Parts: sequence; C-alpha cells; structure tokens
Amino acid sequence: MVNKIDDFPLDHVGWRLWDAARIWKEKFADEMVAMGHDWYREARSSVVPYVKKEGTRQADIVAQMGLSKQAVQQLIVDLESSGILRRDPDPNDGRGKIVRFTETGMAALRDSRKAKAKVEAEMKAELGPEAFDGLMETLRKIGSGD
Amino acid sequence: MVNKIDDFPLDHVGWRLWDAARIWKEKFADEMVAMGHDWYREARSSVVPYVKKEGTRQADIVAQMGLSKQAVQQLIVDLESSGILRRDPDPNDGRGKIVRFTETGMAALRDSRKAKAKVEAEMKAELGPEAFDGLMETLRKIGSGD
DNA sequence: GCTATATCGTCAAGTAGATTGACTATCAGG
DNA sequence: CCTGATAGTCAATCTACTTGACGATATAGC
Repeated sequence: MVNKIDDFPLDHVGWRLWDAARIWKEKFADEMVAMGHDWYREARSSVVPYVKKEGTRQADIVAQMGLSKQAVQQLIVDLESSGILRRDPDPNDGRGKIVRFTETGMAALRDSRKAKAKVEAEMKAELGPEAFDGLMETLRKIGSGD
Repeated sequence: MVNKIDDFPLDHVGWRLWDAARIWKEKFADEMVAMGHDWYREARSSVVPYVKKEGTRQADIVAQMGLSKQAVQQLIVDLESSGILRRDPDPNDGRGKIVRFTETGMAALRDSRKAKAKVEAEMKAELGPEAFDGLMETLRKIGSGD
C-alpha cells in the first residue's frame, strides 16, 4: 500500500523515454530467449548490429560503438566463446582482425530480426500505425539533433 | 572513413528510444554539472525522485524502485555521504528508517527541476510543441501498456 | 503473553559491464 | 630504416548492481 509519488513526478520526457526503451529491450530479450537463445544477454549482444555479413574489422566496430576498445573486445570474446562470432586475421593488415558471424551466429541473427519485427508489430498494433510512425519520426529528430 | 552500417540498420524503435533516452540523460547531467552539482552521477541520483519532501521510508523506496534493498541502500548511503540525503529512525517502526533531503539536498532538488525544465524546453523547441506533446502521449501509452 | 513468521535494514562477497594503463605487433610516412 | 600512430591484448580497477546471511523488530495466531 505504497503511496503514489506526487512530489517529484516521474512523468517527464526523460523518464518516459528511458522507460519505453527498457520495455522494448525487455520484450526483445524475452523473444530471443523464447527462441532458445539463452546466450542472449542485453549488453553482450550490443555488438551484434555492428558486425556486417562480410565481416567487420574490430577497430571499425570500436569506432562505431563509442566504447573503449577493451570493452568491445570483451564483448566480442564473449560472443566468440558462445559460438556466435569468430575472428580471422585481416589479410590487408597484419595488426587487424575481421569479426564475422559463425553459422550459429547467422541463425541467431535471423531470429533476432524475427524478434525485432514481432516486438515492433506488437507496438504498432498497440499504438496504432500513425502514432507509431509519428514516434519514429520524432525520435529520429532527437537523434539527429545531437 | 568507416562505412555506414547498412546490413543491420539501427534505425528501429528500440534503438531510437534508447538513443533518445541517452541523449536526454546526457543533457540533464550536463546541466546539473554546470550548476555545480559535481556529486551528480547518473545512477546515484536515480533514487532522488522517490524521496518525498516529508521523507520516505527506505522500504517504500525499495518497493518502488524495483531494485534489491541492498542496491537501494548503497545508492542512499552514497547520497548520504554526499550530503544530499539523511536518514532518521522511523518513530512508528523500530526497524525502519525515514529518508529525507538535507538542506543541500533541497537546493540540489530545486536545481534539478530547473535542469529538467531547461532540457525539456530545448527539446520542445527543437521538435515543435505538437510533436513534443504527441511524443509524450505515445510514450505514456507504451509505459502504461506494460 | 508466547511463539512463529515476516519485514527492515545491514554487512559481506560475488558478478557484469565498463574503465584506464601498459604492452606487443604492425603499418605508413619522412 | 627510424618515428610515430594504430590494432589488438592483458591486467587491474571501478561502478552498479546481485545473492546470501544475519540481527533486530513487528505482527498474527494460539
């Protein structure tokens, strides 16, 4: 029987954005786990969108993720030992390594797209297509303004 | 000269929401630091909105934050040693403690409202009032649907 | 009252996801 | 070739949590 907070309401954009993002991630993770991807853990998978089908240089992933190279490496190593990614030496640069999906990783990727599509569809249904599109447009504006 | 990611685009609701939330928090934190609140650090302050002016029982904060009581305690202890919060024994419950703002904390709170208002105003100006209100409405719908 | 059980806060230790620092190997430009 | 920058690695640390164990107090049932 806890009183509602009235003094310092959480009903402001910042909190709402954060909460909506949290809900999305939760639903997505649930979908992934439901499809059998127990390896899927929030942050460990954050590197996945940056790996291209042809493979991506580790340094490029670092540059795009905005994390330290050590942090990115840890994520990659984890996904490597989970059998999702593998790394080959870069033929054009003796220092570099190319990060690629394994076959398992490709399958996981296909499932992650399904999961994403499903969560998006649910949200679209809940909000209505116009509101959903409006949301996307507004969010893009926020992201590009920075 | 990094290629743009085209295979696995990040332009979907989940990522956009997360990114917008991140931008908001960043701006807010910047404002707080600009006002001299160096103590302000993202997570440590997450407990602040749950503390009412009259004081709030620690257990109630725990219940509302959705974290373990130990985690909440750590946050409170940190803010206590930063001089923002203080704790008194609950007169109605020998086990309990009441969390309150110190004078410093009240001042910080007033500034945090200013910061929030400023960031919101900026966002409203950037997006236009209709888009901003639409955003809020949509986000509330997402939050309540869960 | 008395006892069983639950709740409140605390202490301690462990984990996940990041950080910084130090190092080796390699590359690219004078 | 040196010189300096870049790519990746290893190790230690930090922060924000977690779970487990515990003592003190409160509450319900008898």
